[in-house]
Amino acid sequence: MSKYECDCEVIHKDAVDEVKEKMLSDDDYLSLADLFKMFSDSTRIRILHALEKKELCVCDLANLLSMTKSAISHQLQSLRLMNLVKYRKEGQVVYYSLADEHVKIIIDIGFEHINEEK
Amino acid sequence: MSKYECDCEVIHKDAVDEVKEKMLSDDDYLSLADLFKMFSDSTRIRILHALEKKELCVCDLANLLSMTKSAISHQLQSLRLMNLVKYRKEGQVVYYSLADEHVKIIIDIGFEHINEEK
DNA sequence: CATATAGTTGAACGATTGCTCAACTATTTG
DNA sequence: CAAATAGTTGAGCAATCGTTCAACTATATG
Repeated sequence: MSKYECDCEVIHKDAVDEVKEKMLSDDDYLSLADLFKMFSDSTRIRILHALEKKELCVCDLANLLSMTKSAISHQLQSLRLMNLVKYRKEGQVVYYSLADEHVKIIIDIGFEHINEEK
Repeated sequence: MSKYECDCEVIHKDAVDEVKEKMLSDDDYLSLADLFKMFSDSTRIRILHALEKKELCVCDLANLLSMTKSAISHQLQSLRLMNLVKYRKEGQVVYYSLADEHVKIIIDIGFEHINEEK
C-alpha cells in the first residue's frame, strides 16, 4: 500500500469522507487481491475450470493442458494455499478437486461480464 | 499458452477426454484471466470498492487512497478498457463510476470466500 | 492571453510472477 | 533392494506489472 501523499487538493470533501467511512482495512483489500490473483492467470483458470467438471490428478491436468507436471504442481500449490482446491492421495496419485463452489460462481460471473460486451 | 508437451503419460484417459470436450477456447480463458487481473491488485480493488459507494473524480480517489493522480489515472484507464468503470466529463473534472453490477457481485463473493475460512 | 488546475500519457525502473530445470521424496512393482 | 512412476520443491530467468517522473492536453479564471 502506498505511503505517499496525493498531489492535489480534495475536490468533493463530503463525498470522500462518506466513502472513506465505508472502506475496509488495507489488509482486507490485500487478501481480496490475493484471492483474485488466483483467477488472473489463464493456466490457473483452466485448471480450476477443468476441476469444476471432474476430479483430476496432476498427470491428467498436465496432459489436458499440455504442460509439465512441475508447472501444474506449482500452480496447484498456490491454489491450495488460497483454499480454492483440495486434494486426496491414493498411492502415488494425488487427486485434486475444487474446495467449494465460490470458484464456479466467480468464473461464471466473469464469463457473464465478458459475454455481455459482445 | 504453453506449446510444450507434458512430461508424463495420461493416467485417466476417459476423465481427461470427457473434461477436454467441455473446456472452452484458449482465448476465452485469456479474456477471463485479463478480467480478473483487474481485481488482482489492491489499488484497483480499492478504487472499485470506492466507486461502488459513490461516483468520484480522479482527485477524490487520489486523496482517498493517498496516491498520485497519475497512478490513479493509469489504473482507471485499465479498468475502463475492461469495461469495469465508465466516466463523464464536467469541465475539467472527470467523474468515474462502476460500469455495471458485476463488479459488486464479484467483490462480494470474494469477501464471502475469504471470510469463510476465518 | 497568462496562469492554474484536472487529468492523461509514455518511458523507465524495481518488484513480482510463471515456467523451466534439476534434484528431491514417496509409493509401487519386480 | 533396485527401478520406475507420481508428485513436490527451490533457484533462476524472462516477461509482466505498478508506480514514479516529466511532459503533455484541456478547461477555467483573472
